[in-house]
Amino acid sequence: MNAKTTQLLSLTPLEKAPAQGVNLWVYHSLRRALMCGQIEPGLPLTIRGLAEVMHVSPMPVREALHRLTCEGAVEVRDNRRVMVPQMTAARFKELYELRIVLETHAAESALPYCRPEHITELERLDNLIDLAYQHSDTGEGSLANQEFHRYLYQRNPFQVAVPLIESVWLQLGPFVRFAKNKLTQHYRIDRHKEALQALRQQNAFALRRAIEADIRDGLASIQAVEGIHEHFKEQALSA
Amino acid sequence: MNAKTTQLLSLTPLEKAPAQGVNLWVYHSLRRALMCGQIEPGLPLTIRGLAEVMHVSPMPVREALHRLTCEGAVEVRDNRRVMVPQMTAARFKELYELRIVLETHAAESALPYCRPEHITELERLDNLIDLAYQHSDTGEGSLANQEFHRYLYQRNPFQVAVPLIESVWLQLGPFVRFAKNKLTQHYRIDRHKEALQALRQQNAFALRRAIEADIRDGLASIQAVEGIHEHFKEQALSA
DNA sequence: TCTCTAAGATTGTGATCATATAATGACGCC
DNA sequence: GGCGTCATTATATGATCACAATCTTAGAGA
Repeated sequence: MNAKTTQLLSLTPLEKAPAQGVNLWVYHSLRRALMCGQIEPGLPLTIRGLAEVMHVSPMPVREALHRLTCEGAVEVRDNRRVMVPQMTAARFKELYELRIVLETHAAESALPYCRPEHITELERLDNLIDLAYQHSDTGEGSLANQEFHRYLYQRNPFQVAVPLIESVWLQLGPFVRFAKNKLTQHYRIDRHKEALQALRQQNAFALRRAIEADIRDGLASIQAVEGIHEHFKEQALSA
Repeated sequence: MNAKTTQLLSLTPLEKAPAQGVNLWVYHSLRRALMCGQIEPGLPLTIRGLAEVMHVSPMPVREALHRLTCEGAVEVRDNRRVMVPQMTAARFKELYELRIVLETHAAESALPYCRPEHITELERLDNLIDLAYQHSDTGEGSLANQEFHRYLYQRNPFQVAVPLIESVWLQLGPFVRFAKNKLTQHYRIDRHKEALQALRQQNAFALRRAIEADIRDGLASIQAVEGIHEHFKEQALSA
């Protein structure tokens, strides 16, 4: 109807609806797009625009955007426009430090619950990561990597940190578009193997070290991209 | 209209509307009620019921409940009923450990940004806590305590952990109804004073110790309540 | 040609309506 | 008398509408 509603946001590779409600379908679609860095920061997201692109009524989009807002995935500018937050070097650093703090804790608290069959499953997930990266699909690789970590942390049946960790992953989503495949592959000297070894030995300290190293490797693979800093908005914008 | 809609949930001390939208007013009202443990876990919360109690249309309530859901404050049972999660000892322990991990990190990352005037403000907030507890208002005291912590962590202008910390506070809300005033006062040998001293000296290690001790004190003040474990639902429920 | 103002367009919010689904209770059958 | 099935009810979800706030843009005046 409107010229602007058919925005530059055709970047929405619609996923299947798991017969679970339009609400969740929209939410998961947007979430995945954000996780894979498919939505450019600064691009204004409108309820009606997204509704038109996804061929649904504005209501499910409204709820999905609200949910993403309170998860920190998108940000409300002024009180009108919703957009993916601009990237700043400082924010990037804080988010990665938060990842380390949260995930080493989650890993350690999951350690006592790890049974051999769980380690077998983790090995399978680790292989899937390699597979995804060999297909040179950065987004898929990142998602597969997250599944490995999530499965590990969720061994603790009383886990309460996973939703928070996912929130941090979500906020880091816009950065993955800069993770180069080759670098990532090169730097992935398989800290996961170290983690699995630590799990087998029930060695909490080694597990923490492996998880932290794994996260720092991912960090390095992004920072190593030449000219990365040109993609960061200077924080003077909002000041 | 319905007999059940006028539920046992008259426990909603409506707060003022800051002329900021009915949406946020409902959200903050519910949030505050949860923070102060004024909503009994297990009590079914319905959109229409809350809407009738608060004299608003169901729409703002729907959005507020969704938001609280994704913050972990309430839980969707089956796919119909929404309720405050039952308390279990394991969950309680996990949440407090998460508090320690997150807040010691947040405090340390805020340390370099702390200026003398900020410390003055923190002293003022600390006095407010004493004041609230002298009025023997556990809920208000807890909120005042949170303001102290939040103000400290937000000294870091790039802080990204505060929303996560608030989510944990929210999930701990149902427990504060068990924090006894006298115990709390007694145990509050003012770890905050230690924290302030560490801030003045820019001593990161001491700051972490003070924050962790402060949190553990609050934990102890709850666990010291005799018969507390009778209030925990056994986790066999959902198994 | 620049600027200020006003009107139109755009968009988020809240309300009302329609529909699908789960819970509850009643009736009938075994 | 107990259990299974069906109907009624209650509730969440999704759509559409109405309104208010904001942004954009065009036009007029200096």
